Amino acid sequence: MARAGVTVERLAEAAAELADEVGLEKVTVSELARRFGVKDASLYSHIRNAHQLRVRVAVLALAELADRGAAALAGRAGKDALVAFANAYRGYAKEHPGRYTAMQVELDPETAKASAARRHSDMMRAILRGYSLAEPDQTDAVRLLGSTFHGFVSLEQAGGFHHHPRGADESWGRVLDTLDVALRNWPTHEGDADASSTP
Amino acid sequence: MARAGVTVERLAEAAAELADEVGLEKVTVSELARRFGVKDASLYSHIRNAHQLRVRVAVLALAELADRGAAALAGRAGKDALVAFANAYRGYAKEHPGRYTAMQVELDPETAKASAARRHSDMMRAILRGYSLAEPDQTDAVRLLGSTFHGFVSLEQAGGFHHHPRGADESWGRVLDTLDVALRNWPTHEGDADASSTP
DNA sequence: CGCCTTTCCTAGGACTCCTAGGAATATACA
DNA sequence: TGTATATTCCTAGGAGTCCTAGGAAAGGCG
Repeated sequence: MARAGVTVERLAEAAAELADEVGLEKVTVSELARRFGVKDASLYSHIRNAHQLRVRVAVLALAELADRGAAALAGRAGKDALVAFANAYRGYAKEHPGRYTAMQVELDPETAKASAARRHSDMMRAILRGYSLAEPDQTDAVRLLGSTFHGFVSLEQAGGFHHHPRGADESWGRVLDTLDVALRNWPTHEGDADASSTP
Repeated sequence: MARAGVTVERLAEAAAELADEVGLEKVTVSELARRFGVKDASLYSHIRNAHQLRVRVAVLALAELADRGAAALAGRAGKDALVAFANAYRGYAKEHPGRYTAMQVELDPETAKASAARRHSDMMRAILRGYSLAEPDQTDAVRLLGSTFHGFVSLEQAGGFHHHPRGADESWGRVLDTLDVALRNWPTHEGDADASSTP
């Protein structure tokens, strides 16, 4: 009998596909072994435990999404870049819900440093070049972008927008418009720094 | 031998405390039974299954957080209301990480309708009265607020802000400033509607 | 006091995670 | 080519969780 040809890479890839199909919490060592035609105990020469399996999915997803983000960003600047990147982010989450969920697991510091997490914040900083923000505002803006993207996608995935006629796509477009305006009118120092409104 | 006095309410409360202590994924029927001094099989006269246990924690948390939000909102308007509500939200998540995580599980439509989820969006709409937005902009703005709050808290909880000197509190304050400015300068119609920047 | 409902029990099956130790297969090197 | 070594995969089994079935004790009610 030939060997099944299990490698860590193929394992992570299969786990990611499984996660997209049935949800991350159903990504189990046993089920994965079943898909490779192998006994579950055999997988423990490749992975430490079930948790590490999910971590590998997270790392895989971070890298994939970073690639998509980079492709979306290429040749764009300003609001164009912002929208393209945001759509890449949301599109990936729609296409790969399990991988996206996996991205939310907390990585230990070493794994986090070896992951593509840094590329993500670097790309957001690249977007912000179109808005000329100095530190520490740049860091704050990166966190605003990350929070808004992740928050929207997360709520959408949890079905939070289903119970209302207004479509999620329209809201998403409006949120991006608003982010663009907010970044251009970034509050300069303490409190308010703008005109209009509040009679 | 007297009975243990298990009720659905005490069960949900204990599950919520357990979730805050050890994380939602470790909230198990067996562990809960152990804490009540009862065999695990005994709990199935009170709950349908393990998943429903987590759903009950979610419903409990939604109600608690709605109460806090309402208290924070009382007597405030405009940016004051925005900041107070946002801080209530973030504070609850910090205080009750397990409950907060539970809030993210997807509820079936009936449960969702019976939950305090509606109160949450109502309160956000109340905040927006200080910014005079008509539909559908109001719905979009509610989604922006929800996304930003949840996204920030979620990333913070996942340790996403630890690897940078800039404190999360400062960024949070800045994010709220920015939201306030964004709501006051809400982009009126198609695309841009503002001055400044983009040379 | 006897009846009925609810709560809790024992028993057990199915599944997952993971370890230990051994067998089979591929690879490297003489 | 043949043999040593490393890796992959196996069987066996323990521990833990989820959940069902059916029965026994505890409390409430006529």
